[in-house]
Amino acid sequence: MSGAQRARLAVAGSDRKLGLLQREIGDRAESEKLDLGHLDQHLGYFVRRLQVMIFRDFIRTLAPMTLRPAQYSVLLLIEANPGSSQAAIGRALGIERARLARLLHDLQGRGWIERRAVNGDARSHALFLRAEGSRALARSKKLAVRHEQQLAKFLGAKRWQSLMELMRSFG
Amino acid sequence: MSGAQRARLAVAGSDRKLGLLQREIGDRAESEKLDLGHLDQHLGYFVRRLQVMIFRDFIRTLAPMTLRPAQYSVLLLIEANPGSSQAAIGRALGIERARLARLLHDLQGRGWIERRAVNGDARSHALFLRAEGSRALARSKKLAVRHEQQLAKFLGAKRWQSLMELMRSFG
DNA sequence: TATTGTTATACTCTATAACTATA
DNA sequence: TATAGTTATAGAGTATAACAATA
Repeated sequence: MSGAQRARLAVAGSDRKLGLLQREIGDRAESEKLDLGHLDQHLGYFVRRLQVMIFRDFIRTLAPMTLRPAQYSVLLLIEANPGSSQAAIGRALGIERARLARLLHDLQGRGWIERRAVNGDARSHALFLRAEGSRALARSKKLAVRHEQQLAKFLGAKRWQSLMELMRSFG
Repeated sequence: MSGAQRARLAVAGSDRKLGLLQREIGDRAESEKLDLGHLDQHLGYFVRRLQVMIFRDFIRTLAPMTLRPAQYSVLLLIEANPGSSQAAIGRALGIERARLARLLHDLQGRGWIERRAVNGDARSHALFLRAEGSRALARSKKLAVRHEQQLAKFLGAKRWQSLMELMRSFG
């Protein structure tokens, strides 16, 4: 870790949430740092560490709603694409239909979504947010925005923006 | 997905491995694409999708060695830092000591690593590669290089390089 | 035959707690 | 008290397979 990064983290440490983010990245004494060896040639290593860090902060920030990343992403897609089938949602998010079935059962149990019969294909269920689900999602979005702000502050606004552009350019 | 990306993927599709990578990203008909909604404001979503894609290709490419990403990273760190303790390896990679204990037991069962007593602290085990482990790691590295080449080709060399620089600049 | 949704199983990874043996 | 390592358990996520109903 560079001196500049440590300085930024020291400032970030004054915020409780960012303090937690700091600990996640593994802020050990310089003397204890091990050589990554060939690992620093692998994008997957860095992407995985970043992903774990981001998800931990997301889960912690969204804890008041008891909502995990996959659940949140499904709610957002139902909101943006009301009436979609499970198969369409699962394909769009890369979630196995078997897992999505259980996930939706949980959200239905909360009264947040409903499944309606579809005209023309008795196999499909059309997914919709219920009023309670819309309210819960609105509250969740506020927390998700806070999470994203924490992340941008931690990564640095410039680095966050660069990563977003690169990721979006790929899809 | 842009037209340019589809064109590149069509070319990449001539390679068997890249063809698999292509399918992973969810290459559906344009008409079936759903709106991501607020999800495209979240870096975590893109990072997660990329990480899953990368790990799938890694696992598939390293299948001849039956080696998963976490196991490979541990072998690399032992190689680069012979004599390190489990605690040090775990902290460096962000692996819980409980999980690392089982992971190392597996690698020891293959005859790839050994644990030696440490002078001065009877609690610690010093970790080393055995000859068979070094040979296995050498073979694994060749496959890992192939994986990384496939990834760079799939992402585009420029995007791969930009991501690497951003990730390394953060640590 | 293929697709939609469901249930079930196995495995990996994460998060804890409890325990021992050392320091 | 704290640390190093181990064992155990619970939950999330992934990967399959099998099945019923429907196309």
